[in-house]
Amino acid sequence: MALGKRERTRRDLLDAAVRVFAARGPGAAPIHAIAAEAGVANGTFYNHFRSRDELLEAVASHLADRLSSAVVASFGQREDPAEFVAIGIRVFVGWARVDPSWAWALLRLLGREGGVGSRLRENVTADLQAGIDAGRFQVESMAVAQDAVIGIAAMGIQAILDGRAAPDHESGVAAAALRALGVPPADAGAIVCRPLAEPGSPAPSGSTVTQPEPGSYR
Amino acid sequence: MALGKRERTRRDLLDAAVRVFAARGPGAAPIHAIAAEAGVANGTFYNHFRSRDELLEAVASHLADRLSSAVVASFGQREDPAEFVAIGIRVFVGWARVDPSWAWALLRLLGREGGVGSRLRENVTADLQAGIDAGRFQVESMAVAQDAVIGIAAMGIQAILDGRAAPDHESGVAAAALRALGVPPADAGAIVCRPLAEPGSPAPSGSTVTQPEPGSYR
Amino acid sequence: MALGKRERTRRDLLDAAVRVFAARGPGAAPIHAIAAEAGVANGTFYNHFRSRDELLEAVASHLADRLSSAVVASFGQREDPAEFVAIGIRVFVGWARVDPSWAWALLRLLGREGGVGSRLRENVTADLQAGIDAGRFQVESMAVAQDAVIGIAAMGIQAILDGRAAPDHESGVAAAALRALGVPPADAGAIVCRPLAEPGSPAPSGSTVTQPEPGSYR
Amino acid sequence: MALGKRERTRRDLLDAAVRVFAARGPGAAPIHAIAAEAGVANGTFYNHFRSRDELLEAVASHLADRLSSAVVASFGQREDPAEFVAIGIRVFVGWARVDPSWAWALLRLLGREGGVGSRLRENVTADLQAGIDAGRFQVESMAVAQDAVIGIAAMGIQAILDGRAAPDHESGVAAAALRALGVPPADAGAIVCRPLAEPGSPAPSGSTVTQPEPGSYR
DNA sequence: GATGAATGAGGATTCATTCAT
DNA sequence: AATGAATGAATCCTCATTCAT
Repeated sequence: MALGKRERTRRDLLDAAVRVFAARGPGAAPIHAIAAEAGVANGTFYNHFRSRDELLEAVASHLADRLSSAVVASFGQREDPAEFVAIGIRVFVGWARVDPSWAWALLRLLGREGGVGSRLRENVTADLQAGIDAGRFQVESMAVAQDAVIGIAAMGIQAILDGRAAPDHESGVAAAALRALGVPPADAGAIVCRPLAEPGSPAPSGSTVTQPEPGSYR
Repeated sequence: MALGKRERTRRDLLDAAVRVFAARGPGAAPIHAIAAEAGVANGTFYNHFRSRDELLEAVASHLADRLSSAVVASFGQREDPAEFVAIGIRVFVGWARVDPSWAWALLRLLGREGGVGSRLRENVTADLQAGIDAGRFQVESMAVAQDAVIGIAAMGIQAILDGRAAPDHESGVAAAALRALGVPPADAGAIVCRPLAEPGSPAPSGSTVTQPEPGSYR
Repeated sequence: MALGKRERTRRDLLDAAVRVFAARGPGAAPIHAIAAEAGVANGTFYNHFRSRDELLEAVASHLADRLSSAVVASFGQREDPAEFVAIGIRVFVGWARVDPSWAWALLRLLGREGGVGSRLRENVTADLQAGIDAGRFQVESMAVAQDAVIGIAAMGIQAILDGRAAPDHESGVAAAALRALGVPPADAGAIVCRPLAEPGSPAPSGSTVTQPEPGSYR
Repeated sequence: MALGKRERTRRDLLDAAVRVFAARGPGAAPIHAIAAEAGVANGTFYNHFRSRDELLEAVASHLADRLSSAVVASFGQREDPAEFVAIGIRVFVGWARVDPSWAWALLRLLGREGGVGSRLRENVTADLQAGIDAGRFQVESMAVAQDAVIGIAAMGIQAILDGRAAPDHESGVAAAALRALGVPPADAGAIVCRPLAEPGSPAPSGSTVTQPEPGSYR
């Protein structure tokens, strides 16, 4: 599947943006740094994105898409909504080990207005609703359920990136989320131990970006 | 407790910074905007803070201090660690209604390197440890417990700020956090219904800052 | 008279340039806008013009040529130099109604260093000299005569483009120019009332270019 | 009359802008060139003008004001509207010799949308109307009268700047304008010979700006 | 201390031009 | 000839910081 030159460059820029966002945060990622990381000239960026903001959106979409397909790929044939949610969280959080750049970028984008937060919420809502309808989840409201799942998962990723996490952190985090949804602790513990389907290889992107010096601007 | 003029100006600047951070994010808060919001001249800022970064740190401390004292003030005389945690979350999250500026600023700062995140984790650790030791909490690890409590609380605040939250959202969120910690759902539901001690009035800061236009830079 | 494909594309680019100059001024007419208006790709431009400056010159020539031939076509068989000048001005100024794009482009180019101004001066000089030699014009100097004719005509076009002009503005303007040249007011009034020969249709160029926003750069 | 530092710098920038506009045209005057000509840093410009466009407007006003007061200062005690107009033109056009920078800037600004053109028209209208009412001027319309006066004057300035003008060019031009307005040639000739009142010294601004190389940017 | 003008490095964006296809 | 992606210099503008008053 050879990409056209144009598509290829766009993809390079997107990947570079993810790496730079991860290393320095989206607020401190000058266009020229992204272009350099992608190995193209400054102006080339603007052949592909109308502005900085358009890039942010594109990265968010890109991120969400990759994540969704990875999660979906791991689903296999299951029936229990709790299992769906558990798998989603495990894959989602575990990815932080496989590709820290993407995880950093995701977290950094999560704090912003734009779409990542709401896309995540959308993606998770159907499964939560199914679980509530089936009586599997007992929560005060959909909003509380969303907050629990997304909040725990996000902090779980953070913990892995910070190096505070045990090797099976994603399982613990998934279990905590299930408990928060009202699944009995014993069930939760059992569910998060089942093996995952093998996902496709997620093409980790090697970064050449250096971490910012502590006192750096913004 | 009359502050000296110097202290007073410093305080004005901190308050102003919180309002501007809340409105536009710390990345898009120029010094001159903060000085203007505080009603002082541009250069005055540098009589009180050595640099922009020093201000960020000071704001983070300020934020964490106010939050801690508010939470502590609400504790009263309780014994159950679960109740401590529940109260902390309810006060913490509920504050987003009382003073959205502070809440926004807190969330915005939470996504950054600096200390807010770790200070928060420090503050909850003792209570969590007590609960674990007492057998009240059943969690895979301290890291998981921290992630659950802080992640759920942060998203709960976000939900309130986004207007997605029901009037008793903080209770639901607190209950979810307790369940995540392994507290039986029935207990969790009961604990989060107990009344809070009356906290001192937290001096809501009236903002004159306008929200940034949607597509604005950063 | 079928043009070769090459000539045809060049002509398309010239026409497009006139339209874009008219809409936005030559200073704010990027090559890519001209190419787009002409319906060709960016790089095609450079198969026909060595540089942006070469285009400016070509447009100026093009403009002056079309104008001259239109004016000449309206002369018919006259003898009085005053009549020549009057016809020239009337056709010249009246053209602003028929094809405002060309008129705008002309005025915009008139303010620049390049050749349009001097070509215009050359074109009128012969007629003015004939009138002076014949004693029909009484002016202080050739320079004054040129200034009067070209200055009045240019402002007359501007007035039409601005919508400040009455339907017979070109006649009034021509009469004023004749008076400035020393032709008695009664003669001037009579001369500018004589009918013009029918000029060939000047191929009005329909523009798809949008006017620039008021505060736009340049 | 010591100006405050702020006013002083603003004035410096305005003067510098006039010189740079004169030398290279307003379209080819980068902010940094203006700042450098004014002897201040790049950013200082923006302490005084919000944008490039704001500067253009300010220069136009500045120009129009200086011109108006110079013209008014030369009026002395006259009664004939024709004399008013003649004096105005002579001073206006003659100024191109005294201060070519300002004249260039004026012409360059005249071709643009903004206010100089209309301000000029406004300034001249009252005198023209008086002349028409008094039966001194016989013109087809006010628009024609305005076009004649302003068009001839502008081209007269151009001629002086181009070095095409005789030493008494402004008188010839003024006479032509009067004739265009319907004043008998003999009267016109007489009127433009009367001496002017002595205007205040117009502070010629010495330029250090070099003329642009022929093929220079835009 | 407070002030606010000045500074200048830094970052976004545009656009004429080149060149491989 | 045409295409359109890539280039990078040029330009506008912002903003943290300094400093004379």
